Amino acid sequence: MSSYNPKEFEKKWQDLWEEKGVFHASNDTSKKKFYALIEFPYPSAQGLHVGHPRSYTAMDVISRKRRLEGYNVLYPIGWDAFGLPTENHAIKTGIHPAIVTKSNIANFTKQCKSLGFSFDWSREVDTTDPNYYKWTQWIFLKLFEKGLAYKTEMPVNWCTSCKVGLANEEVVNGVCERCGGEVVRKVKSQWMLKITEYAEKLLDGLDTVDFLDKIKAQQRHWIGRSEGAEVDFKLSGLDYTLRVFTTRADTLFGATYMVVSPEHPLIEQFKDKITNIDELLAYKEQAARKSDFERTEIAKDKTGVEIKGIRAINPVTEKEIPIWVSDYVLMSYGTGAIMAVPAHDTRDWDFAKKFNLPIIEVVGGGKNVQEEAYVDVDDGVMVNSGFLTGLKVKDAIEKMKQYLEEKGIGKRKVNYKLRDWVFSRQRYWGEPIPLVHCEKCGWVAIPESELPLKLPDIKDFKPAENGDSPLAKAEDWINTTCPRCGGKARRETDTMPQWAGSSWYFLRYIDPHNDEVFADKKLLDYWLPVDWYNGGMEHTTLHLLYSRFWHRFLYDLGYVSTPEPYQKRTSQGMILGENNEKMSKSRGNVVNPDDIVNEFGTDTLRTYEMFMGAFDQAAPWSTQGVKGCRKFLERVWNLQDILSDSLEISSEHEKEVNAAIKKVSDDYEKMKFNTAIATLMSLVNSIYDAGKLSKGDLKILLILLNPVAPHITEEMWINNNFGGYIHEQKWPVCDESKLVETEIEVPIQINGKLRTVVKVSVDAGQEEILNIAKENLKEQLAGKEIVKVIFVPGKIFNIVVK
RNA sequence: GCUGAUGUGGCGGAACUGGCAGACGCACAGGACUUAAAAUCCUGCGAGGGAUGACUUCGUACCGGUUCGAUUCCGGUCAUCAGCACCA
Repeated sequence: MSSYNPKEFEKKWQDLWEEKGVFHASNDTSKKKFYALIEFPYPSAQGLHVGHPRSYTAMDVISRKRRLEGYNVLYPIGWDAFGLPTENHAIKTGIHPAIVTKSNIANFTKQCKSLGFSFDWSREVDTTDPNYYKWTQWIFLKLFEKGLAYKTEMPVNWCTSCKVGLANEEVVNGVCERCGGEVVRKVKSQWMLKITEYAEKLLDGLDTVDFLDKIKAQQRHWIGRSEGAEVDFKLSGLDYTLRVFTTRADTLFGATYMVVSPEHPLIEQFKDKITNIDELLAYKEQAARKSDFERTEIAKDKTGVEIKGIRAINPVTEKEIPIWVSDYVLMSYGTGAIMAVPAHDTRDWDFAKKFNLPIIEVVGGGKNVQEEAYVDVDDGVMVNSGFLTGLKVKDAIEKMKQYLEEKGIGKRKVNYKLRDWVFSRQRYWGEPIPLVHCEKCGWVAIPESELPLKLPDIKDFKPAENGDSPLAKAEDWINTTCPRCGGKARRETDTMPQWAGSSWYFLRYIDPHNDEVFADKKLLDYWLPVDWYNGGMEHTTLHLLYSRFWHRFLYDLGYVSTPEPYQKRTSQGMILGENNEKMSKSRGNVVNPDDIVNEFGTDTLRTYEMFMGAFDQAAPWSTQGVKGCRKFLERVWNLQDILSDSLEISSEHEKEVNAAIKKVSDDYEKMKFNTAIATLMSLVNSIYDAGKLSKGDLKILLILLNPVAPHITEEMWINNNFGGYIHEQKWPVCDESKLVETEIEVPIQINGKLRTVVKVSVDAGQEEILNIAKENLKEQLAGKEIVKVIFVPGKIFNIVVK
């Protein structure tokens, strides 16, 4: 037998699968279906990263196994191709983003094909294709029609020297990543989507799906539901109500001052009454330079300015309290104002200490609140709190809410951390927002018949001086007529964020060439939900939430039949460089999958990525480890040298082969690919120890290995005339009767420490084992009294002595 | 800071639901084959003690607890990583 040379046949098999359409999903709705999904990649100029195949191979293993189990499998691929890097490249070089995108996609396609994934290439989608984004725009129009899209003033990061809006990522230490210029927050009118209206539905939906617990936890925390109360504070001598949100209404007697966000409208409204207005405006200006993240960071020193000239009244103590401005209070959460209870909140305490504000204890029994905030108050009892004094904290919360509602100074309120979705970008390379602005009619949707609204072909991709999208310069495109009144109108020049196209792509895969609807209803009913979605942990908040939101919206309108898009969601860990750091160009530790395929072969790369570590954990790359996997595949290949003719499973290996069927099948389902491969390695080692194997043994081994290493297993199957192709075979079932043991080894402990292992018949009882143990452990047991014996069959035998 | 993870040999990792810690692979060392090297095959491989035998002590980030028994459960400490709303 010639030696293992993957170059001779890997390409051959990839071509054969493609020619025969082996992995094309069928639309025959009578078959049992399985929809496997990976996050479609952004086709960057750098090409595929070794991180991509980790996820793609994992779902490929599941998909290939499902096909052998008789499922009609949909495992599609596409391109999330709108995005910032391509646009920035266009600004720099003047090359149209569509051209760059096209060549990047071609490169990604070639790379993906060389990795032997069983994608259904006939259903490929591309978010930048007008036939695709027609439907992205269509969904947006539905959201607009239902009142879920609105325009409001929102700050953007603005580089004062590039004159361009920046992503948070492009702002490093407060300056522009590209030019080092000063970055300020500039207010722009932006389209928003009311995802907050779906907060409760998105929360409830989590109870019905099979996501990893940590993913559910992330979604819940992101939505951030908290039950509390809104409380109204009157301003002393003025007709104005300052409303705050608090989860700790019970501590109201301890509220000794208030803090409002620097952007709070109160300041503007009373600028004539406020005696230090210049100081406040200067502070606001400073705060505008910081991100929310920087502002709320606890480690930094608190800053703030007292508003002089106006004061608030605590509604329960009726005392006047000062109002401060500080940037740790955000306009975007709650009401943009808080009541400060320094005795029982760390941030309030820090602030009070720094500015010498009074600290009044209202929950007793804890720490000295002049020394330290007493925060963990669940078991506390109320003090200094009027009608609440003496109550337990839990009862006090309820009592205070009742009181507030009776007196009309507050009410129960559920608050969410979740904020509405900023849906505008002042960019070129995104889906145009299909709205026009008419002086008479306001914002009007363009008729469905005019979709897709295509991006106009422009030459200059630089944004306008004032920060408007590059589209603002395409006058011919902008000027149009109002679909409602026929008068003059101008198109929206902002485009959609990259998230738009990825919020519904899994629906388009179901029927990608349909011109009439985004997907045929019958096919949607058949294929939905996605049975298993795997992707990076970095997408488990935003992308996952946004796509669940869009899907739920389409469900409410009757377009899809499942409330949740994904039944199961898992995540893989990151692949780090050999030096244990994140792979990046600047660190010089990037591994290119093409190089690995060239040097070792596709099957080796796939096997290594599945073997390198626990699938859900980060793992560093190791070229030595890659070699080890190549060696394993060579050993599999060389099994052909010791092959006997028998088509039966040999009696010699039948126990281990059946155990492997069970273990490998289980492990693949649990994404424990590393231990599945370890099991196959052990099996191969045992076979070499025995020096022979039958064709029956080899067939099982090849099928078990096929999902991970499809090329070598196809080749060996054909070489040995096992009949048909391996991709047409059935997944093997473990014959449990072959696993039955007659003798077992029982570990014997004395006082929980292992002393020996004895071999006994499988039905031996406690008495029998104890006698054997006494015999074997005479010395250790001499002079000791046996107090107790713990026997857990199949696990342990522990003798407790004195 | 908030949220979510992680911490086991020289390295990647394994250990089902509290029951033999270190499967499998890498690296390393010794040996076989070879003129030689590579490749391959065989053996060893947590640390200490011991006649380097039988055996034995310690050992899963650190401190403490529960238990016949803890890598696994509980309380605390330390360290590292990821996300944080315009990167995708």
